[in-house]
Amino acid sequence: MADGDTETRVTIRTVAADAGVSVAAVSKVMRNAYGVSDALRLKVEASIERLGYRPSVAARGMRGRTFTLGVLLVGIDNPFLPGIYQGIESVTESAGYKIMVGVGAARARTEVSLIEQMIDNRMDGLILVASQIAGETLEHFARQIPIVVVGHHEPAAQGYDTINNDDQMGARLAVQALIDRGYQDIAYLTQTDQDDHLADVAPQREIGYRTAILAANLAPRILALPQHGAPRDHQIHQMLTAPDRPRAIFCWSDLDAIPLLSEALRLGLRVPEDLALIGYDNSPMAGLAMINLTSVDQDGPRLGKLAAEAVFTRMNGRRVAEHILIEPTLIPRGSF
Amino acid sequence: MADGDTETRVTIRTVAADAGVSVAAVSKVMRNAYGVSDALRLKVEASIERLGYRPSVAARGMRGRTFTLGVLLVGIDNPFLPGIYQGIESVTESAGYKIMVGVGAARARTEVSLIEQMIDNRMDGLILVASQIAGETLEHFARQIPIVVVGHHEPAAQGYDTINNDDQMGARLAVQALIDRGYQDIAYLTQTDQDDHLADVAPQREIGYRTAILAANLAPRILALPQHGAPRDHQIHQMLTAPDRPRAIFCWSDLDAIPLLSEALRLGLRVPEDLALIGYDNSPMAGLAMINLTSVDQDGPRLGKLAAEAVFTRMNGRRVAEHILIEPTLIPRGSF
DNA sequence: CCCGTTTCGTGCACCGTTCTACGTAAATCA
DNA sequence: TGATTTACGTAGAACGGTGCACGAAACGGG
Repeated sequence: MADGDTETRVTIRTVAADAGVSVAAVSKVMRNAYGVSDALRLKVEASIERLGYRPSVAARGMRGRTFTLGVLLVGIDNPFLPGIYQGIESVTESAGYKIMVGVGAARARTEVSLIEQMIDNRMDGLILVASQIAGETLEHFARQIPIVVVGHHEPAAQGYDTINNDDQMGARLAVQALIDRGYQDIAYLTQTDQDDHLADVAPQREIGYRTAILAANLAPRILALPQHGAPRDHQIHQMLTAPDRPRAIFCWSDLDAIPLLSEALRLGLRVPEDLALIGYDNSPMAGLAMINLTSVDQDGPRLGKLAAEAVFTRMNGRRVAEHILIEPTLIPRGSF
Repeated sequence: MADGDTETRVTIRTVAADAGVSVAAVSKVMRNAYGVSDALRLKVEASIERLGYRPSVAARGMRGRTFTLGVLLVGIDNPFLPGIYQGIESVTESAGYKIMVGVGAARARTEVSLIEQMIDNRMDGLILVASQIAGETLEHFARQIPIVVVGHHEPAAQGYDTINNDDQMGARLAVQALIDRGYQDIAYLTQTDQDDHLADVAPQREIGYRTAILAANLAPRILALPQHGAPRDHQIHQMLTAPDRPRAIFCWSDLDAIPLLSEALRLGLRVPEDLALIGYDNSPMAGLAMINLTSVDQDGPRLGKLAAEAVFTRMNGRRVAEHILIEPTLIPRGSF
């Protein structure tokens, strides 16, 4: 135990003593609650300033609000998260709310434990980004804390809100663009599911893909990749060297499209002459000259902003669920 | 699970009542403190299991430990963070500690407020990654909470620890590799400073660059880029189209090397025939076939692991500062 | 001038833990 | 057997806030 720090913390009592008022009065000023005269407020604020007082979030959490939002991200390496985060931040900052981030490793168990941690830390609300947690588990947690989910489709959920881009539409945009350019042999590359519910974005995009392909009287064709590790690289290699390699691939995410592109170039394939490629998320990398990947943009900042706004209205008493779908756009580049 | 939906939270009292013991007894079991018989422990653990009890971190924080570590990251978009984070996580997980992440926008003011937030939330310790906060400010906070800093050189600091790769050495490795291949006109690309102290990694790498250049009787040449925005792209363009464009550039980070590479290719420059490039951080992207960027690797996971270990020993009473420097390695690829 | 309203400030009972100090029963020793 | 140690369990005071219930002024209308 590290002690020996004589720097004792400034508490609400210190402030009260310094200002010559009661503890309750200081608390009122902090929360700008009703029944505080200007004179009192001034006195207290002066003391707060002088002593550099900051309320303990932990103590606050025991009775009132913590003024902190929990944000759960799938990981830190995902290029579409920064946009969403920034969108959330833009809202919370002006509302005087703080953010605590939890990083789930895209494993449902880790994510559940992170949600519990957020609840235990008395966050006022929660935003889950691309969580893989099942709908009913979420309903369970939603009874304990306001929850908004981004990147997970659960349009019938009662207890929490969902904010998404229209993944089916995004997929149709991509596939249609390929069809318009004359491609016929178009495959969809998805991720091999761990817990995969229909609610995840990849299956949703698959639906959009199928719709567009079938509407054009073409044959759907589904490929899949595991998330990490050596088998993944191996499968990419095999996919590209197979005799029946598709002429065009729509990838569920840039996360897979870019390694695919990399391996294609390594194999001497020309893109798009030998292989056309479209990704999803329009990550910053996609725009680089040497990548130049056509991708579907889902406007992360807007998603984040909407999510933060939703969690605030829910915290303020809204009980009926909100399910928002925004329109994605195709960003055409040289890969098709 | 026979767990019905209880509206009220399961507290330590609920468990105590259910197990027919005192509150203190339950607390002892939770913290596996001294003086608990097997019979008692079993009874309590059964109740905990049955009721699904989880202690409130907020309440815990009021007296004892929260078993939570705060990790402050510069941003989420930085490709060298995932490695460090993973290293930290590997240690905390086995120690039964949780992590809360704060995302500073590389602005010192935001970062200070995040540190305060972590203290207010009663984290048991803090790891700052690539923070831009001045040394004396850190000393101030270090008196309130154990702090370990990664990616910031402050070898004389008393109150907190620093864990770094040897940035000067990394730079020398890169520059020497360029010299060995016969390049003479080698520039260093750094970031335009906002608050820049010598403690930041970019100035450290500049020292290494200068050392190696001067040792080879060459002339140092320093270029700089702002962090974001349109002026940045413009400056990259100008840098590459200038008549006196250097023959080789050592970039302080892949973060700048990759956009530079992108623009170079867009301008029709051949790499490395017209322009040689070496970056820093060996981010995952650097290994892609179409980027293929030589880069200095600083072994993020190891840095993270060391940082977590340091914060634990400090939490357990160590008072004397530790300053660790690990050796970086050059990962040669096609860009030079 | 009296009495009902406001307005403002305070005392105090929480919130859910931890942890010290203490009581009691069982075990060990002389 | 009585004295002393050891092991186990409990009561209750913190911790740093919030917010309800209450009382004392100040106000204002009849």
